[in-house]
Amino acid sequence: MGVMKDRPFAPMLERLRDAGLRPTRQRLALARLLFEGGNRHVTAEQLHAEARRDEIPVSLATIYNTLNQFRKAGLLREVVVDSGRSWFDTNLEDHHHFFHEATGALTDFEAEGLAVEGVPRAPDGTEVARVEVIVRLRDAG
Amino acid sequence: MGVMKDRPFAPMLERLRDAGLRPTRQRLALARLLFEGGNRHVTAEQLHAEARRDEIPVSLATIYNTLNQFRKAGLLREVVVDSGRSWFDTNLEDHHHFFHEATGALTDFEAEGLAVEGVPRAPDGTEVARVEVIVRLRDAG
DNA sequence: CGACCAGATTAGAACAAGTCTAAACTGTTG
DNA sequence: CAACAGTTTAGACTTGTTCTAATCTGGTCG
Repeated sequence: MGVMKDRPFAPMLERLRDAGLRPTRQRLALARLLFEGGNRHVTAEQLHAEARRDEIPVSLATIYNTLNQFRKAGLLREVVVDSGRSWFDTNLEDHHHFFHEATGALTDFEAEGLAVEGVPRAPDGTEVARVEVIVRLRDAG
Repeated sequence: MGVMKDRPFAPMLERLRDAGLRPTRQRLALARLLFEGGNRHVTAEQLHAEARRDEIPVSLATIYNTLNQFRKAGLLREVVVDSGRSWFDTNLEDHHHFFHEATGALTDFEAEGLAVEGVPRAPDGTEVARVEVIVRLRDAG
């Protein structure tokens, strides 16, 4: 057990290795954008824009590759609320989403306190992978 | 053309008029495909294929226009489960969906018996438009 | 009935998100 | 440090959907 010095790269490196992903420059930089500094939701284009802003050399193709690899590795969750684009959510805890249709804003809410009861049992040959609750919002009037 | 005596047209005509939509050949034909014979889920491409099969002359652009008009008029509900395409659901009753990720199959289940409790109150300036529950299925293992 | 016109339909262009391809590059291992 | 599997890349491609500009049509009015 080494002493925990202030070396921000080290934990991320391990996190990638643990996920079976070679820690390349791009993956490391994207992981830091995604996972340092609290939970967040991003689209591929958003993350790409952020990377450019930080002068991280990374192509859009790699953004897509990386997001999908992170998702498969369980580092991210995909959220589908509007057709036409995918959101990726770094919050892996049990939670659900508000989706404000007018603005496209997506926000989490804790599953704690929320109860979904009476879900019928899954059709033969299948089992429930996840129960997703999306609360669609409109402007109050 | 020339099928004025056909009984089933009348109710559909009214349904379109009530929705404020001029009952054109295309809208009428699509309405019959959608609303006669029980609830269903369709994508634009599917409906287009069906129309072609029935030799209804209708362009893909009109399929999209019509589906969106029907949705706005409250004749259809849109269901977003996989990014990349939209499903339209003729079932307007309170219900939710199973989505089988492996096959893309979408099926309804009654909201009756299902209780969602403890949804936090909507953020300021907004109100809940709808609470959607999607039960994602995987193959049983 | 016939002419008119707002609204509807159309083919095809345009667009947007995402995937694929083939070549160049890079982490890791020996 | 050589070698190679895995990674990244630009750009072509695909798919789903919307837009455009021209044409057509249902309903109304004279």
